Amino acid sequence: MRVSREKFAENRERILECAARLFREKGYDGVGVADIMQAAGLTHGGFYGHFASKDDLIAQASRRASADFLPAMQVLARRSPDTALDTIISNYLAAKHRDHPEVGCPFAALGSDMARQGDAGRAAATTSMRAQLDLLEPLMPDESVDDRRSAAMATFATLVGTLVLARISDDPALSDELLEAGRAALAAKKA
Amino acid sequence: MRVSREKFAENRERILECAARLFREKGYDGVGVADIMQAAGLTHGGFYGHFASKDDLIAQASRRASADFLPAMQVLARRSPDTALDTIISNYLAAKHRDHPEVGCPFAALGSDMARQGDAGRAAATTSMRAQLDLLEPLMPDESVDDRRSAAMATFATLVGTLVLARISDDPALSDELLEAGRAALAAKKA
DNA sequence: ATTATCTATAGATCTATAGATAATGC
DNA sequence: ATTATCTATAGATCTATAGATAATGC
Repeated sequence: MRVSREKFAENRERILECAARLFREKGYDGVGVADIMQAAGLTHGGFYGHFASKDDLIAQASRRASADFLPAMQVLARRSPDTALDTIISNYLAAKHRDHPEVGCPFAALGSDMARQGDAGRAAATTSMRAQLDLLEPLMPDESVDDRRSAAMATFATLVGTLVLARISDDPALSDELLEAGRAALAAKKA
Repeated sequence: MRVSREKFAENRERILECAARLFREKGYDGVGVADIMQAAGLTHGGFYGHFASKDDLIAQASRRASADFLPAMQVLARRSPDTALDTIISNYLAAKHRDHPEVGCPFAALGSDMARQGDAGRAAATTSMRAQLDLLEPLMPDESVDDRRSAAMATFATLVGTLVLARISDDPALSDELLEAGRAALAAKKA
């Protein structure tokens, strides 16, 4: 059965949202096209009317995951300009974020997989990374723009690396320790 | 044809080494049992005489990858006790390491994949992570053991996160900038 | 006689496509 | 008439196993 043009656009959005969520939860190779379409309430044959291939979806879902995650960071940054950086750090390095990769930072959830993607996927990820760094840069305490940019990169790397390690640990105590160590290191740098 | 008991042990070692290398290069799902056996010069049917399953191999290859990578770090740490930490940082955050994940740090190459592994894989990865942190802890400049442990965790997280981001970037200039920012942040912390 | 490896294949899964179906929109 | 979705399937790939083969080691 055919649906209206409006419904078609809605379906496409739902496929993207399900993909962005499932990829972060199970990895690019851990989810099939059929799984994503089923999550979106469609049959898998219809997928190719919306996307050229799974790789095409991966690139677009990367953008979508960042488009969902970045605004959450931005809201935190704007709510309280003075303590914006601290708020972002404590929310990023929180047990809640660690335990819900499916709605969290795509770089922590898929970082090492992104590095192995093809051209389209890498390009989409790089654009998202730049957007994330642009968000952090003005929050850095350093005086020169160059120093702030460098500090934003190191800060983001520490956030991503800490969350990845905290998710690997099967010992909850070590995992909590890692989050705490990340928060302490990033707070100390400011002072 | 059958081989001697000695040759059997040699073959097992070679399978592990090929797996540890290929997994870091292409990810756990990017390499099949047949690919690994072919790289080891064997047919894929013989695999199950050496390992119970691919998951079993993944756990053991994780250990092997760390067992190959850790000594390299240890050599650097011992060669020059005074500048051990700086040497490790500059070698870890080097273009050479970024461009050769197949022989590099398993956490940077497979971090987000490890977080999605089953019990055996997570346990093996956690043990390796503890070994890595134990190596870094005594090199930290802090006075108390607790502070050094916390600093070692944050340092390792920054190393891993920086290398992951540097490998994602399809812009070589941004990738180099990320490595430089990581080195600068970790050097500054010591001072 | 034992056993490490090889050949061949079962069974499952996954991407992608072809053709049918049925609702939209001119 | 057009087109979004569905049904069905081709073709490829992957894990795991069964049985054959051939060299080891008692």
